[in-house]
Amino acid sequence: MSEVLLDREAAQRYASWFRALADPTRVQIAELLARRREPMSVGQIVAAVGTAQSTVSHHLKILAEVRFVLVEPDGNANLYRINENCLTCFPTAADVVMGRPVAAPGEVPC
Amino acid sequence: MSEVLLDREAAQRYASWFRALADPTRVQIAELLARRREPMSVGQIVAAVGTAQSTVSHHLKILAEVRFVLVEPDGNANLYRINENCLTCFPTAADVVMGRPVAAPGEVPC
DNA sequence: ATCGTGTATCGTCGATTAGCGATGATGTTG
DNA sequence: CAACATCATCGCTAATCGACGATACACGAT
Repeated sequence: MSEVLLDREAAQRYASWFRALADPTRVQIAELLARRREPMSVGQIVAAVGTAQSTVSHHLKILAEVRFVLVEPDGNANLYRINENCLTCFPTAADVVMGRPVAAPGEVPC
Repeated sequence: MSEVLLDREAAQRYASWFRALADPTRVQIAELLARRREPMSVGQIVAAVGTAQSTVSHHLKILAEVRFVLVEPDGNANLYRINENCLTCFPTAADVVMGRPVAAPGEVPC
């Protein structure tokens, strides 16, 4: 019984989410995609954040690996958009780490 | 004038918070301290997480640098406790990055 | 087929990180 | 005083990271 600690598996999942946002450029990209809910091309994001194209592509890959953003090929340009599930499920993770009891214990929507 | 992007300063502050929780051991420590709202000694935390004492001390330093946890010397043992401000202010950061409009624009409690 | 555009990937650099044992600093207790 | 307990700090290693330019790939248009 006495589970004094968050189980390692959940801790690792949450840590991977936080690590995906552990860089200011990725925070800007995520916030940009989250506010503008429509898909954006890499070129648009590059123009917005002002770092090199290869670097932005790298950051988008990291954000996509944890499924914060979703990729959708559109002809030549690839489009990235925020994963709507994360809009609620990521702040919930922050709540859990801060000791807030999670409302529905059955879920893992992401 | 159309600020399409979260300003770099805020992005860096949020990224530093997320980076502090970008490790599963630190997630466990933070969640442990957040649930048990009372101060804990390093030895107690070491016993709970099961990694080396020097490693736990290192993680606590990282958590203290962003003021997620507060230090309080108590005789021989040093006591660590969660920063109560972060209980609300960190989930709020997660909301902001996920595009939620921040309620009170006057802020920065941490 | 050839060009041009838009992205992803590669290779590399310097910097940072998690982890550990060993050592050092500081305060408590006999 | 001397022994002890508690914790921080010091190397050290292996791994990861952010950033960039250069290159490769995929596709629409000519």
